[in-house]
Amino acid sequence: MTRIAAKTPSDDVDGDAGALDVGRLQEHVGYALRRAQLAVFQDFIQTMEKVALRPAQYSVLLVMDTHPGLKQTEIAALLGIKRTNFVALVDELEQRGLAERAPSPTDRRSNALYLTKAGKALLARAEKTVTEHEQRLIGLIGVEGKRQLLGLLSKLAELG
Amino acid sequence: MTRIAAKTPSDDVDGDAGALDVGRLQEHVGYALRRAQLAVFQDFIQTMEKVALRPAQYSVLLVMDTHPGLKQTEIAALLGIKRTNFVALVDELEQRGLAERAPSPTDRRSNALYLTKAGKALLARAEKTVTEHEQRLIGLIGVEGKRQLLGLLSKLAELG
DNA sequence: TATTGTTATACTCTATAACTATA
DNA sequence: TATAGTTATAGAGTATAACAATA
Repeated sequence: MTRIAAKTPSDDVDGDAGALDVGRLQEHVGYALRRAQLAVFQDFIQTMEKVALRPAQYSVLLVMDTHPGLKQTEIAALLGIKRTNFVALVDELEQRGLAERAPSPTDRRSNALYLTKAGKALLARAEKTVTEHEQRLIGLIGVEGKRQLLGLLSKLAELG
Repeated sequence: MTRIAAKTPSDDVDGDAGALDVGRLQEHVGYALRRAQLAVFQDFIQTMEKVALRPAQYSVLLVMDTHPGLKQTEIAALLGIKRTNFVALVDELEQRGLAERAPSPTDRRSNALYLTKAGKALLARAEKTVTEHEQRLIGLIGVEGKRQLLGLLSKLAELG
């Protein structure tokens, strides 16, 4: 029944929604999380085009740097990636010469994963541009805001 | 080089990662957002199984209730859904008798969308269970935490 | 010409089943 | 028997191109 206020005339692209609001959805944590995650990832992905790394690839390189020699399954589990989907991901990193599968000395079934020299170099470049990305976020919410946010998000992540 | 502390013996499922940490990834807002969003959505989806609604369907019903008579394109844009992907979504809601496409009196190209009586009833049930879900989240971060979180997330969403 | 709804299509992520070689 | 890596496959979600009807 209630007719809505106005519709902006410049309604060209799909992304714009004019003066309309999403109503009670605004109070839902899940909805706010999704919108923020979309915006932040979009900026992150754009940032990482410079080094041609997708978010998952970047996270894998970083973990390989932090924990050299882990098995595929261990890294996959650590990042919440199914080990079946992890295969192609490692394939690509290996084909690009960024990482390598080495035979595990203790278990001939498993691959120990290591960064190559090129992988370490690219990761260093990647982390530098990621810092710029994080600085943009801090520009929006402040250093204290980021600290608060990380605390709140880690508590929510305990739900899983 | 650095050998890692220990691997939990009970390493049954993919989801567990033992005592390992993700290193510098921990400080990335995008990573924290993704993990929290995954956990919260998982709880939300499970909650909504009772009314057989996926997140997108729920958000559409809610917007249709807040703004009755909007065109398909308007609702799609408001929720960041491509209008081409919105067609099947509305199809399903209509086939389930929850929503209806009415001819717009002013523009014969467009459909005005309305909730049916059944749609309003299901939405009411859905919102009640969503309240329980939100209460679980508040149990983790508190009312004040939720208020802070929504403020921070809406600032980050401005990036898009 | 531009817009609304639509179909067809493709690409990424994610999820499950089943195989092999090792343990 | 169980686990590590692998393949094949299927399902969501999301993206673009093109068309008919209407503006």
